[in-house]
Amino acid sequence: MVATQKRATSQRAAIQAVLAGTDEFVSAQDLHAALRAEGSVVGLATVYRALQDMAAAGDVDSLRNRSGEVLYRRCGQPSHHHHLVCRSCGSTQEVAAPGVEQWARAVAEQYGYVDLDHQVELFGLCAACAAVRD
Amino acid sequence: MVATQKRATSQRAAIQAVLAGTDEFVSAQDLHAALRAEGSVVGLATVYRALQDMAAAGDVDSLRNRSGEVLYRRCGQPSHHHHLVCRSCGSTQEVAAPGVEQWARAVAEQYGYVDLDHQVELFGLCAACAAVRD
DNA sequence: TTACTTGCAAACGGTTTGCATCGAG
DNA sequence: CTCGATGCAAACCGTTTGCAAGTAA
Repeated sequence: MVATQKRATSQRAAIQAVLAGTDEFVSAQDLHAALRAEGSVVGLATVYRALQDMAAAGDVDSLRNRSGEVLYRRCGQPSHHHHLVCRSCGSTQEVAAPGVEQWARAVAEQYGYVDLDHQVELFGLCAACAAVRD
Repeated sequence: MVATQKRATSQRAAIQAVLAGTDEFVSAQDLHAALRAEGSVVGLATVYRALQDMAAAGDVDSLRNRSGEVLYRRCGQPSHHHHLVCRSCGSTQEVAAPGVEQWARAVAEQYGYVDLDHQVELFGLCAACAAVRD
């Protein structure tokens, strides 16, 4: 089971199903399109609301890509990790960032900052995409 | 001199002046407001265009904050560094991230990614803002 | 039955763009 | 004189929200 969730509805289930079926980050729009493509008709607003709830509940990871869209991905482990995202095809690798949390905490303390949050994501071209590029 | 620049216009100069006068990240909107406040009347679109050109030319750093706005800051040194940004007042501290570049390179290599780029920013509440908050 | 969810469409906020005009070179 | 830069307003795009109707519990 994946943490708290508001109420069990079919659309919520459909959304979770799509997320469960992929390892990549997807935007709310993509998810919505995927749902319609497979026949589930769910409102865009509902997708956004569900995704937000899930992110708040910690069921999914979210990050903002270069163009400002928010991407969601099912969150495998409760352990915090970061990502290596392919700029071109969007595939991702979860990567461990040893010491980052610690470093962040230390830096924050040094400057008197509290309620810390950090954003550590790596972007690049995966081997496959790099090969394609001329 | 600060890299290539298209054409010397008064509004471009005013924008550069504002950026030169602060160490913080500012949004295009903030910059526009600041300009109007000091009497320089420059169109919002012009601010956006200038900022984009400058970012493309490498004259300014840019990053996207949690709410999706793009923030710009004059790019002091060619040396790469990261930031600790106050979620509330926007003030920033440059922080050193020892080993991050190295770690990023190692991770990328491990997964066969090339043309790497990374995004490492810390967000929190600065001491002043934390004190104000009830 | 009650209160949370949904769907729709309208509202939003930041950013971009079309077009006529302005002005640096 | 020319072509890039500007200003305005409209267009965009992803996301959020108000509200009436639907539905899980």
